[in-house]
Amino acid sequence: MVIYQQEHSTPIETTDTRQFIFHVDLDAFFAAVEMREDPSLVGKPIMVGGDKDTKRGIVTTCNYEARKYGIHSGMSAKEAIERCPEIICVRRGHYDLYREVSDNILNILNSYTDHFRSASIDEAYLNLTDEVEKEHNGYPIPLAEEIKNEIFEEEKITCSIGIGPNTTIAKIATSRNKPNGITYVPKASIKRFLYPLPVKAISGIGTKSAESLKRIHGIENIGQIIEIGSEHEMIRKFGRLGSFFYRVVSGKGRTTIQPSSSFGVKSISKGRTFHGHMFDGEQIPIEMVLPKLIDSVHERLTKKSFRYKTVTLDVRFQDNFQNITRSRSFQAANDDKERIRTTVYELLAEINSDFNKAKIRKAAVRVSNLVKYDSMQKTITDYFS
DNA sequence: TCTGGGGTCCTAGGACCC
DNA sequence: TCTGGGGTCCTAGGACCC
Repeated sequence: MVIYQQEHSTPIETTDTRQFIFHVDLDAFFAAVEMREDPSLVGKPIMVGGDKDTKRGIVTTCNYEARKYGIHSGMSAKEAIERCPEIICVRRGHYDLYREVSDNILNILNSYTDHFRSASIDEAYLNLTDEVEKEHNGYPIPLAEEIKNEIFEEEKITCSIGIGPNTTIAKIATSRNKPNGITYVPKASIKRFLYPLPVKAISGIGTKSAESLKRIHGIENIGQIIEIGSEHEMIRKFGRLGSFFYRVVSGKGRTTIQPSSSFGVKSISKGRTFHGHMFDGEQIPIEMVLPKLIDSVHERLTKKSFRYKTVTLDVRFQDNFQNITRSRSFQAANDDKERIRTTVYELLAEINSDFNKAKIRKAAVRVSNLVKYDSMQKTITDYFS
């Protein structure tokens, strides 16, 4: 069974004391920032990402006006435009501004507790158990309102908040009441809340795992998992995933929110998709694009004062969408751009010979196995002392 | 759903070491 | 020449997330 569940990698806290985990999700974030900057967009359907002229690309984010037409993130720009011809496309989003607004909001959230972790540019988890118990008599809604109000006062951005006994339930709760909503799932309501939801509502259960659960076990909604009952039975049926299911539905599960450290970033990559017209006979444009990708990766690498040990070239073929990756690791970490360049071209040569120069749709350069400059210095110092 | 870009994490096989 | 078990690193592929 192809089931992937990242929650297993971290220790799961098994405390029985009541926990209040908040999940904060900014509503249609990129679109919301665009509307804040240009109020003439308010009330009109807009999407960030995608090109209205060529109808290429996909919708990265769209506002709630656009969602009335059934448009959602991930949808092809072509379909979005067909559904709503008057939609306004912000083709090149203002990503630096999104990052800045996000940082401001994450700082606000962090001021409520150190048990805080940003999960992405528009999402964060907080464990506010102490605050709710000591300052709010065990009732979390007013604190959620306070957080929402402060974010809106400071940044004019709305968010939705889900509150539950663990991170998984808090995140599902957020999604049930958007935009601008608060959803609280006390432990006693877990079953009633989760029962009718499809298994895909659980973050980490994607299309493939949902298909496997249906095909092998005939399971489509979370209620059917709950019915299995004991932890022992769940583990027998689903292996390690069973233990995760049991903890989620029994209100245990992960409640520890570890702050993401500055070493959090594991890899830096830059990719580019080529479109049909760029292919000209045997002329593969990839050689023309690779230097730009390498420059971009190297620039961010040095800006963050990282050094790398591994260089990877990812390639997606045009005809079958097959993804291929080739990588090479080095013993010593450094930030040499020339080493990235020569390695990338060696890897490209390997791919070309392995796959008979199949036409490439997408290429991405990645460095990983990152080492922070100062921690590397420490290692060297340790070595000689 | 005919498809962007930037990520994380997991797995499995093989090399290599003790 | 055949034989363990355990650990770690590397590589490639894949699922999943926003």
